Amino acid sequence: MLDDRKLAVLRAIVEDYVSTNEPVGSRALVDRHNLDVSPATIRNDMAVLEEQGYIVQPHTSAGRIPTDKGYRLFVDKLSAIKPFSAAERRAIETFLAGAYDLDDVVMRTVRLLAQLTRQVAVVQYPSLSKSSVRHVELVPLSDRRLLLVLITDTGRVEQRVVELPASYDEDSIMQLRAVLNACLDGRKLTDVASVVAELPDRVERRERANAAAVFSVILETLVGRHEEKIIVGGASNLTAADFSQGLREVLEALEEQVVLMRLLGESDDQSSVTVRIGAENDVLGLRTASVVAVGYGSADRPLAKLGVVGPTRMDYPTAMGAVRAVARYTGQILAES
Amino acid sequence: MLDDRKLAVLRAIVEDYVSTNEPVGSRALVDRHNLDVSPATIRNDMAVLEEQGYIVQPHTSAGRIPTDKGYRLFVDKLSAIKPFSAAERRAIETFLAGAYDLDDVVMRTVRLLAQLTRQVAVVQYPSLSKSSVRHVELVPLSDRRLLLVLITDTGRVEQRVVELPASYDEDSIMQLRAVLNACLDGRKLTDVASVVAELPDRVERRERANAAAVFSVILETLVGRHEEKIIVGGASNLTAADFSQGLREVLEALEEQVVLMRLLGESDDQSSVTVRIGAENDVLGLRTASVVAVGYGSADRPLAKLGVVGPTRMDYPTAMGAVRAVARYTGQILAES
DNA sequence: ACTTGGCACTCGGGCTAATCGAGTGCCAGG
DNA sequence: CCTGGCACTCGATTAGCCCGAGTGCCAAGT
Repeated sequence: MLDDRKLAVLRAIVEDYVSTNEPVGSRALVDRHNLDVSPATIRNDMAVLEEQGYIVQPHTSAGRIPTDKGYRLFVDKLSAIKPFSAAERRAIETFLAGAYDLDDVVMRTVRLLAQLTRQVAVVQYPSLSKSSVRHVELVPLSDRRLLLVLITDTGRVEQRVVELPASYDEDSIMQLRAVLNACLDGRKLTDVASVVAELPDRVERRERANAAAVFSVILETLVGRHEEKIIVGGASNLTAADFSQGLREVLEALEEQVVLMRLLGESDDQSSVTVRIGAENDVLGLRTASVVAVGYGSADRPLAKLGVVGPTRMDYPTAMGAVRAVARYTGQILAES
Repeated sequence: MLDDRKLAVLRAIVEDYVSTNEPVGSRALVDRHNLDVSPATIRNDMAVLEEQGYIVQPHTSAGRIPTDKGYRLFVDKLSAIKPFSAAERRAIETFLAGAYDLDDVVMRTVRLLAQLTRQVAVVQYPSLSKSSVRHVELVPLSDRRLLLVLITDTGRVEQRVVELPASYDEDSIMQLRAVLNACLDGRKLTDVASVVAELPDRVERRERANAAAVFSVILETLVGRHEEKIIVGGASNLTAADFSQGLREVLEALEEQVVLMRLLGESDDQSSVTVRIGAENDVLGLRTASVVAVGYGSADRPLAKLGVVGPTRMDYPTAMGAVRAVARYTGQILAES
């Protein structure tokens, strides 16, 4: 259906359009790439590509620009992830290695990714659902209030205030803390729900009301919007990529946690870079945006996702390379802690 | 120097320009405000105002727009903070009351402020330097690593990884934890440095190396960029306020923690709303932006600052009202925990 | 001394017309 | 199937023009 030259033409169109941001015509193509055929031939090819929906012309008598479908074909078949040079990789590594806690790792990651790709970077904290409990701490706040602190093996520290139905004494708190740590330490957070369900038996009767309050807060922490935490960086890069639809919509979308979750995608395929182009991310207001995402974490231990968001007119090979490289090192750093 | 009418004219110019975003001429002024004089008179007044530097005309034969100096006079003498209605205040209160931990309070605050003012909202977490220690926790991570968790009475939970020079055993950690909590609990974080300095004496000799590592991490946590934490929201509102200079610069500035700190201002005046107009915040790239900020926390217990950033062409009375109201309720909520 | 109406002047924004040129589609010939 | 030639389209640019909002100034009025 599409012979080699037509594919080469499509690839050339994508590459030129990405780098120039202008519709590309048949002459420019033969000039800049060494296709040794005449412009007229290219025009015929382009007519076919257009008919098949890979490219369009914004208006009669202008060059062609790729459609979402065209980018899709380009990403799937016509390009390879651009690997990073050893020097670049070393730079990434040392930049990330300086971090000294999880927040810092995530912040550095997002900054780095934004800078490398000149796009908006999005990094998800390690999912609670993929972590295990390292420690549970109960800190007295006031008469009927405790601060529950949940520390995971990925370094996340979640805090919640627990309102108790009754006042408590030091001893009962210590006991409860001991029980919690004994039973939860090392458990996957996905298992915590079932474990917690059995806990009331192990608590003295007169303390059960308070304990129940603590348990329910633990359970709440594992679901809802607290479960995932995402940060965004490099928003200023959006101004360079003049979006056809309002910049406003894009900025708004990027401020919504739930939208970001959807963008990073729920796919379980952690290892390979996924690309969503234009309307493929069914988020209103991101119709002209693409997302390049990948899971990070060690191979046997996926943690969460990270990626970049930019205009569909994006340098996919480079973006994919950057995302993959950063994910690799971030995963590595976190595995070490 | 400036009689009452001239001041009234300046006020009218600011108000009209803020609401219409168009240079305002003498005719429009007499029409929309009931100054019962002729346009010609107004023109004379405007000539004086311009000579004094309160207004300018973008080009000959256009209306006038206020200068930074004009806005300054407006804010200082010609306007009053717009109070919020009881209904609005109630809405603010209930919106914030739903929060269940510090992160949540801060997030809701920033959202609320952005929505109320339709500007970019900036909220600083309670300063560590104004908090006291509630609890210190040491969680074993690996052979030579501890997670130090520092919980303050304002609800902030700071975590840092401590690399130990030597391996440790359970007991020594428990002991160290006990010492730390005994000595630091309830102490102001500003006092912690001096307290920590005396701690080594209270630790068994053979544990001092490890203890010293922990101490130094504690001290590090109190300074540097970790001391303050700021979040930003409502960036999409920037698109509506077309900045004369690039939007890009503004977005970039808002991504820099240090810049944000400067914007909120180091002034100690916690109680009253401060306004910085245009070049007054000496941040390159925010020359056409204004900042409205105020401290929050209970009267006897200032915690940190919050505010909004917008174009100099901003509705100051309303913004100041919103900032003050939100600060009041946020401070209230936090005082309750 | 201030206010006012009148008046000439300026100049940016918006409209139209004309031109330019990049790029196309098509066709006939190799 | 490729290629050169050619007529055609249409967006972008430029130039010219007018309009009108707004000004500054001045002379007359209160």
